[in-house]
Amino acid sequence: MAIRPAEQLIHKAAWLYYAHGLRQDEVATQLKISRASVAMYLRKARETGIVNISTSTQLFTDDIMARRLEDALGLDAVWIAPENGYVPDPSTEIAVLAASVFLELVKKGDRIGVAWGRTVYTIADIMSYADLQDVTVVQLCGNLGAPYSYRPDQCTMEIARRLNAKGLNFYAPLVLSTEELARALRAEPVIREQLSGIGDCDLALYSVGAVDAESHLVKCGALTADEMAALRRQGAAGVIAGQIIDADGKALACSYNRRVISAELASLRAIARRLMVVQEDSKFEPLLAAIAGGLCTHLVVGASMAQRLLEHAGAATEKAS
Amino acid sequence: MAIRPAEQLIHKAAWLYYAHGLRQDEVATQLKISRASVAMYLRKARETGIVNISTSTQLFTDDIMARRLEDALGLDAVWIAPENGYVPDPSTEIAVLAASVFLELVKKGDRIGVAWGRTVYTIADIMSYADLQDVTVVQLCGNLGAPYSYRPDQCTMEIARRLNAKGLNFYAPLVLSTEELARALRAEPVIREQLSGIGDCDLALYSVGAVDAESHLVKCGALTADEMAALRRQGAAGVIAGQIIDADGKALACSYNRRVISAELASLRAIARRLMVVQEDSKFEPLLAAIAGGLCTHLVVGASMAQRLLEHAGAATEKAS
DNA sequence: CGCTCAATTTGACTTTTGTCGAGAGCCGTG
DNA sequence: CACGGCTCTCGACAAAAGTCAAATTGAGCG
Repeated sequence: MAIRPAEQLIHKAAWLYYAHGLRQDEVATQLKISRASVAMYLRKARETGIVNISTSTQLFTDDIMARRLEDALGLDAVWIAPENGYVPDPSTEIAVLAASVFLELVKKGDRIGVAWGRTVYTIADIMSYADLQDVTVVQLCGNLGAPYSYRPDQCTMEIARRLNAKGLNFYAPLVLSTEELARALRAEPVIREQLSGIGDCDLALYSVGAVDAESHLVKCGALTADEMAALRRQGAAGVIAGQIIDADGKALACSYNRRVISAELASLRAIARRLMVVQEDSKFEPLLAAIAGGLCTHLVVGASMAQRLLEHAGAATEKAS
Repeated sequence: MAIRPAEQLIHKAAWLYYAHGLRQDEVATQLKISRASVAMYLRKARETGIVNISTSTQLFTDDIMARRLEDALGLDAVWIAPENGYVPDPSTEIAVLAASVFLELVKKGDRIGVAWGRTVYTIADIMSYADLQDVTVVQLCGNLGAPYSYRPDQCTMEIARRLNAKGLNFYAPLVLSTEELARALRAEPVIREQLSGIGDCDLALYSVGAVDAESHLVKCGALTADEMAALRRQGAAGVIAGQIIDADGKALACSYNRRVISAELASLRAIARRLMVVQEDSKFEPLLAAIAGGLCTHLVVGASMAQRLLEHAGAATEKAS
């Protein structure tokens, strides 16, 4: 991993500018290049993670509602993205926040499990670059051969690329047509190793999917809308890493789940920090299910979702007392 | 630790500017304040660690000499500050580098031991601010009531302040007049707790002192120049956290050491990451002693010192073979 | 050896940011 | 309640950074 001569200059420019606080023209003089080049090198330095600029996300955890949610739901930390806000584009706010939170939670040497979905891909897409060479990003579930840009392997790879980390992908269909084949494939060394390595992760990033016709599982052809509706009647409450969970956050006993190649929920729960990000308000029930199942320790949601969760929790404790 | 209303604005401005990439005038519009105020808030955000800008120090580890030194000395990582350099002020370069390396090595939740000396204080002084609330900085050794600005408690506190961390000081003289009193004081609960907590640190920061009349121990009156010279004849090779070590990096068996209130060398060695920073070329022998005693795992030195260390190591292995 | 093509570098221009002193608001005090 | 002293805020100017098209370099190739 020796530095290439071109990168050498980027490093030097970044060092003089950011660590020593020289002006761009001073850097230019020192390095005997033009100031315009310095400006360009500095941009590259920021883009490649040689220079890291991070903003504290305290603003969003350090808030009464967030604190109450933590207590009510028994989570380690909750971040609430304001929606009324002073933010120009509220729709990306959750993703921007989630990306910052994610980077704040990553430690050197971590092994990170990443699932798949529009939310995760959006986060990957706006995440800033970092220099975390000893980090490994592993894919949590199999692929669906759909024309979407947010395939599991893409999410994993994109995040790995942004962090300058190693990406560990595996190529298997998310869901197979028979349980037998799924079992056989899971027993394959390449796949088995990947799946068994998931419990060793230090951090997980995922969202939760809804059980409806809009689900990626339907859109990508893993299930038909009718099958989805049937599962719903059987008690399906949400989708996590490609698997169907019931209202208690347990894997639903159904043929589909048995045909899936993905991280077992027990492995996910074995991961110390589980960051769940939910963008859509419509995912209230799926989120409740995921929380009930202990599938998240850290949560990023919007203000209205936070409100609903809090009301729900309040009602629950009231009923109990 | 609720955010005060004034800080609220700083956070918001920083978030919009750094996380969302808005321009200052856009931020000003959103927050309904003037752009000048935004600029001021952003400066405060940087100064208080709400926003963190860090530069990779790869440039200085990723270098043939640094790699060879790591191998030769069996260290985890070595950083070499160039002296010929493109840097405007070479004298602060080592400290700037050390501060960056230090910040790179700190993890959330760490307990950090800090010793004392001009080098450490210089590092503290130029270190940028960070937002590490769950970090604790503990003082490794007792105080000397000297009029210097780099008293142990000052070094500890300043670093704690910069990191927004908790500082854990203890107030005892570094050295007492009798061994008996030192023993009694070490047995005091306040002191004992502090000293026994040192082994639990995750990271240590210190330099090494020379055994000569220029030593702080002499300047601060802990020892006279004559006593120092005598210790030198007895085999003293360096000073670490206020204690005298011999050429093997072991605590020298002398009255002075028995009268000192400081971290035991064994406790220091129990710390996983031990960052040693040496600025002066004259500290070659003390540094060799410290390395021999396994008192550092991570090392920051200047190029000429690195050169000498490498030559020394080369000569040693040659003689061995 | 000279040509092309792509990547890099630069100077000149525009936009964005930093700064400073003036003024406004705010408190405790006499 | 008027008065200093204090901090906070703003407008205007100066300084610094970003950008872009043109120029230069350098590598690959016929």
